Amino acid sequence: MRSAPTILHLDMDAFFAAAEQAAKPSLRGKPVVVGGLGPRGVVSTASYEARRFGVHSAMPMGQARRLAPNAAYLVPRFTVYRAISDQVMELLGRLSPLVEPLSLDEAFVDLEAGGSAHDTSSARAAGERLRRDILAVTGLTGSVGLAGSKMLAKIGSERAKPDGLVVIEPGTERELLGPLTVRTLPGVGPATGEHLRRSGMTTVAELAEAGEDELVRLLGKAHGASLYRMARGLDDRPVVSERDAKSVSVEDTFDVDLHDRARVRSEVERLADRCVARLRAAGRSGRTVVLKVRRYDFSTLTRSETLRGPTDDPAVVREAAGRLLEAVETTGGVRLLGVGVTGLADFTQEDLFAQAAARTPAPPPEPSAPVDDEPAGAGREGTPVAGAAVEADEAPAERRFPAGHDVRHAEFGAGWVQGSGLRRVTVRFEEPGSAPGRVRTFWVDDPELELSEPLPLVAAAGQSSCPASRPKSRVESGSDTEEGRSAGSGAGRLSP
DNA sequence: TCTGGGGTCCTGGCTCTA
DNA sequence: TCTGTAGAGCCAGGACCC
Repeated sequence: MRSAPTILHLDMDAFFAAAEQAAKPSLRGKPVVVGGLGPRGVVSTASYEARRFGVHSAMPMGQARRLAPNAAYLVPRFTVYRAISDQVMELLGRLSPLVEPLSLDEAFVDLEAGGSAHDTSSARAAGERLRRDILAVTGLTGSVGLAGSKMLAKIGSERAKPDGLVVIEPGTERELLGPLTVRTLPGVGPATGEHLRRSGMTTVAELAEAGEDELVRLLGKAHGASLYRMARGLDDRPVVSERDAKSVSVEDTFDVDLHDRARVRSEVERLADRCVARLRAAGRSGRTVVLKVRRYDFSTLTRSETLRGPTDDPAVVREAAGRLLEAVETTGGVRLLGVGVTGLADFTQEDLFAQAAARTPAPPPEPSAPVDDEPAGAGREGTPVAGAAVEADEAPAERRFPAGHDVRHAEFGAGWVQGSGLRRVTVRFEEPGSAPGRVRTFWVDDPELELSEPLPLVAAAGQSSCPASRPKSRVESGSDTEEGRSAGSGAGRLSP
């Protein structure tokens, strides 16, 4: 616990939704919901305007649509958010070498380690300067909490939202925390919160009064002891700038439950390939393969298998995941499948054998060769990898225009997909620096229309423009009131 | 139309080994 | 030889976070 509030927590305000509003002038000041738009999608982020209707993160999308039927519904564009996040992290890096990103939109910074603050006033000045810089560089707002510990800095940024800064002076933490609900503390989710409530504890002060022994009895050694410390305002976790990933996984929820065992098997193989692709992209290998299955009734089980050594071979992971699937009952239907790898390393079993071979002038026959790790047939004998097979089997073709994605039209310039369906796509022609634009509808196979790279939210100095913002006499007027509706009902010119 | 995706950490049971 | 015990590693599940 520090004697000065030199730990900073930054949390961007409604990040994904705010980025979309910045990119799409017609959405500013309007309810925007970003998330999965499929039948089983959930809300990733809701703009503050959408939150007024009761929409919030993790809410099923269907429920959100009932609460806010006129909101704009968009799919996440992670490449855009990552680019903005990189800009923000770069600004944080100027404050200190000790920056701990928690996600794309959140990070801790140790201001003292960077020499950018040593007391309350210098910390506050650094925080305010950071907020101004973020706004100037990204066009977005972030909220800042400053305190002597990570927990309190995070509570500070929550209290500062939206677009604010809160300093929690060291020495005031017990008084501040006491009346807050136990759910305020990190590590207390719905289950622990309910557990504590049943034991008569709903506030942080009641946790502190209960004592460590009681909390350990209720919650176990690690959780109980750490919660007791947090309840007393004690948190000495350091800001850690580099953290190695411990696992890599991919999972898919299917729009409709899978019943066909062969299809389940092929999906597992496809996921294994995707998982290994990510593993390799990170330059890592893994030793334990994990299969995750969520069944029709939402019951979830995991099965894992530890190999003799780490691997990044797709065939090995595919085979292991397949073996794990054999032991899982899937009648009734499968809602979600996932494949992951843990026990990460920077080398593979194959590397070790290669090294051993290099050290030995005349290598003997390999008695310890990983026979199990080289399954016959996988990826050989002309058998395509599962992912490729699946892609090849997919229906060819109709071009996809996901809601919210950027497009460019040869005549009308830059815009974004407002909706699509019935082989039509509705586009609003506007971009970050322009005034709200007009809507046009095209056939999905219109050769003049194509998906394009996202535009920067804040134009670089001297950079201008927007084809879409130029008046176009030939453009017919479109509806300005149809955010997020499908193109099927969209107004505007239908070409050709 | 209930309930995504990618993670981390902890706990408890089981098995193996010394 | 048998039994008890402790620790390590593996495995599965739960909870939590963003």
